[in-house]
Amino acid sequence: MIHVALIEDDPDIRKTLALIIDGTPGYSCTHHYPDVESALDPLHSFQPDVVLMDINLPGMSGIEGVKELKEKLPSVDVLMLSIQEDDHSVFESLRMGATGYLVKSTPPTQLLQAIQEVQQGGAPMSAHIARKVLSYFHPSRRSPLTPRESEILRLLCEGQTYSSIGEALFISGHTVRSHIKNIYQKLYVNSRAEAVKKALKDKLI
Amino acid sequence: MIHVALIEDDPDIRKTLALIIDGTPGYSCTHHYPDVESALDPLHSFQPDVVLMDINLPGMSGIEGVKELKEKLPSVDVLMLSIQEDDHSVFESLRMGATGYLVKSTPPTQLLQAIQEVQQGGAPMSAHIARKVLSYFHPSRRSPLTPRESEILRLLCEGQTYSSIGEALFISGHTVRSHIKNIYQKLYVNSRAEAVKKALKDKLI
DNA sequence: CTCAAAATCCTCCATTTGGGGGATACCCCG
DNA sequence: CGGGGTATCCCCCAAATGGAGGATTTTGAG
Repeated sequence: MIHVALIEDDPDIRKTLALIIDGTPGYSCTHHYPDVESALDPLHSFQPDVVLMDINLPGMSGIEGVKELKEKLPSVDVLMLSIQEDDHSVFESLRMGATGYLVKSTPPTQLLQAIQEVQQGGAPMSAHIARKVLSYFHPSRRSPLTPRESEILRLLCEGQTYSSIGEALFISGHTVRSHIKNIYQKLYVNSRAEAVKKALKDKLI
Repeated sequence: MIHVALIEDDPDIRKTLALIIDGTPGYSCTHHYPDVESALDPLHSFQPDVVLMDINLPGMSGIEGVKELKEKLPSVDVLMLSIQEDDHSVFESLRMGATGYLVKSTPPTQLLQAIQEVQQGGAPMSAHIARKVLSYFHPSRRSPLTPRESEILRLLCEGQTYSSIGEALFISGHTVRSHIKNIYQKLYVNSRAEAVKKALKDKLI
């Protein structure tokens, strides 16, 4: 029996979903709340297996909600259920510890399947969300740097000095310096810190 | 009709999969290769919709394979199909542009479903893989820094000098320096570059 | 072959950084 | 009340950094 809790402000949606879930064999949904504030304390003592969380909520947003919930109940699996599909909503939710993200148009059958999946160690996502998440890892634009420059940037990010980079690559520190000047120009930065930041952000290394 | 290509070195698996896929209505699988090298040129002219890619391959690995394939055919969707589940295999594949990642134990039905899903803009992943990917975004440990230190770290990442950080926060550069020394100790680093890297990696800012 | 890009090396010099100290003040908790 | 953590300020000094130049060789594509 999977104990599901539900946080959703629209009373119609909330009650309908609760009925569907609670009415399905193997599932139970006796705890549902219209906002995060009123859910935190009861859920702390109830200890649900899975929490379905809306994002647009009165008061605390669902994103803050995940954060709070995961702090009180680190072992609970939170599944976002939202109409929002923008980058901020998705990635912030995941950053706060959500273990899945479904758009609200998900049919009940798939919702139930997702709940089961998350319970079994998965991380269900709607198709477009999954694509968005994976594309985070794939930098579409290519690096403007030459292979040598990329190599030097990589070592630069390690915090090594020009000399030690030079030793690692069997070239002089002066040469390293020249390359780094070119790198800075190409990346439009003028310090190591900015270069590191850009390198990590744009996944140039 | 979805045109599927297959790169897999085990002849049994390769031929079985090809037969299953090609024998399913709506799917076609006429191109299958035992390694990346022999696949690149033919696939360039064939232009498949989806490529199933193994990782353990003779010669070029499947990970390098994705990279090469996506460079030649940016619009093709590559679905990894591997027994490997380690972080490196998963994240490197995604970084190179894979649009999905299935473990080899995936039953044929689900494999076919995944192919269809990727074709419709999704990004299918096996349960454990999806969980691994999402957990990438959730830094389990919280920041060991004080609010003030976090603020300074943020500005440090911008590449500002101690003095300019001081000006921004209405404190002296000396104080900024003291905070930064504490930050370095807490993060176990000893240069700005490493601090920036750690800050971004652990999402401390 | 030719020309451009990439990779290698160098100098001068002001500024920044980071390691080692030390000091005061505040606030909260036990 | 005392102690620990935080925040603020200061010193000295060696090392690293970055901006400005200039130079040569190697490589690669047309």
